[in-house]
Amino acid sequence: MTEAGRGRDGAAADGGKAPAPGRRRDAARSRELLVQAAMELFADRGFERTTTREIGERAGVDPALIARYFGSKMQLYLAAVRVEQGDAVPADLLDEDRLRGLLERFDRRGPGPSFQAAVLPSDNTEVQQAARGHLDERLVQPLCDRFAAEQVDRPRLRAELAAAAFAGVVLARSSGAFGELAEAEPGELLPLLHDLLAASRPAR
Amino acid sequence: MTEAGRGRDGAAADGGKAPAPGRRRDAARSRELLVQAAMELFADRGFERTTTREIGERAGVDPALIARYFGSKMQLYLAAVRVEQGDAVPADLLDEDRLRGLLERFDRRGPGPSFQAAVLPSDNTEVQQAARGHLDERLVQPLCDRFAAEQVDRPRLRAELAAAAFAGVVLARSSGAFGELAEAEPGELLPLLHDLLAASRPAR
DNA sequence: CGAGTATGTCATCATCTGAAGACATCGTCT
DNA sequence: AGACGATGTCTTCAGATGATGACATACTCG
Repeated sequence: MTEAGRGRDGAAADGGKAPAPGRRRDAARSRELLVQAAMELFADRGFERTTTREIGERAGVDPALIARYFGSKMQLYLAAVRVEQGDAVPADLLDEDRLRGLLERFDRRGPGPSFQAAVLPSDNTEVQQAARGHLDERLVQPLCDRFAAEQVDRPRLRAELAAAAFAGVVLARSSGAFGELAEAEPGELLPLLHDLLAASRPAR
Repeated sequence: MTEAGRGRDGAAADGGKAPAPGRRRDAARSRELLVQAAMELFADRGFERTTTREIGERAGVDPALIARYFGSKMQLYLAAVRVEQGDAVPADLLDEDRLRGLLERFDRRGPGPSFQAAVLPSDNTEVQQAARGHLDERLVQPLCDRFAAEQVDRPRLRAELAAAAFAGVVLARSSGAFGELAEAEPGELLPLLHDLLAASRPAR
């Protein structure tokens, strides 16, 4: 069981209604742990192959609380995507520094669940809608705007192409399907990937 | 591919005479139908979300025959990948004509199951091994050889990168996650994709 | 024709999974 | 202190799924 120091007095100390961080019973904390575990597992194994029991185990929280706090596994997924969306800065795939940031972050935390949704067919419209929205807002749209500003033809198509290619690379890297790709340091990969994505814009 | 003489099926394999096409009972035909249906469904919905009952329904064959003829759902998957592998020509991602062929083919039949395996983590080593082997043999290795012959640095990494990007684009296209990408004609997409993949080789 | 086997059909099992509910424990407020 | 709601734990349910085996039917061969 998750055991994070007792400190029942800490709870009493704070004047506000907000529960103290060390509380033994803290719904907000449980929700957070669940979302975090869900984000990792969904990204790592996909939606279907992740069970609520696994999520609960990793989070150190009883799986029944998923139903209580989120309603269902799917709504937990949506919550995870929203969190992933929340702490993400809009990325510019063509900017090498931004790209480096993305790569390093994925090395640490893995790509979010939405990347899989971009690439996998899903009959679950809600799930796919949320993930698509996230990707579109974060990756495609900025790129599309940039292309449009540069008066490149077919900006949207080019942006989607680059995003899809990027998703493929990132996912393949974390899936371990390709040996060298998975093991390459971000430093070695970065220039190659940058050149690749830069080619989504016509050569000047 | 359809039948590779099995031990116990002496009657069907005898005399080298293939069963008549109109036969009401034809194990080879049933196997073929199952593999075909499985290939489509696995590619379309992934391994986990495809049920043996669905496969049987689409094939017009009783799902119990999956167990009889292949042993298990997973071995059916392996059989499907082998068939996909069998009728595939090694593709050259940098050659525009070959690329066109691939795109058109995927438009008709969808990418095979192995593309998903490239991008999805799987705890099922057997399944993933088979799919990875297929991709490697068909996409990565030829490209790698080509790069090596051209004395490009890091040929393997570059080849894997290009293959991953290609997988991402093809999967995203068939998943429908990106609107314009999914709807674009192969003709419009081809030059853009070709330029993109060509950038896996350093500019000359 | 008739036996024997290959093939197909059906019912069923064991397991897993998401979800729901009963009950227990904790924290707060009066 | 005591009541009441919030939070957590455990059990259980209903449905789905992969797999299995018994039985039925068709084909081949003597």
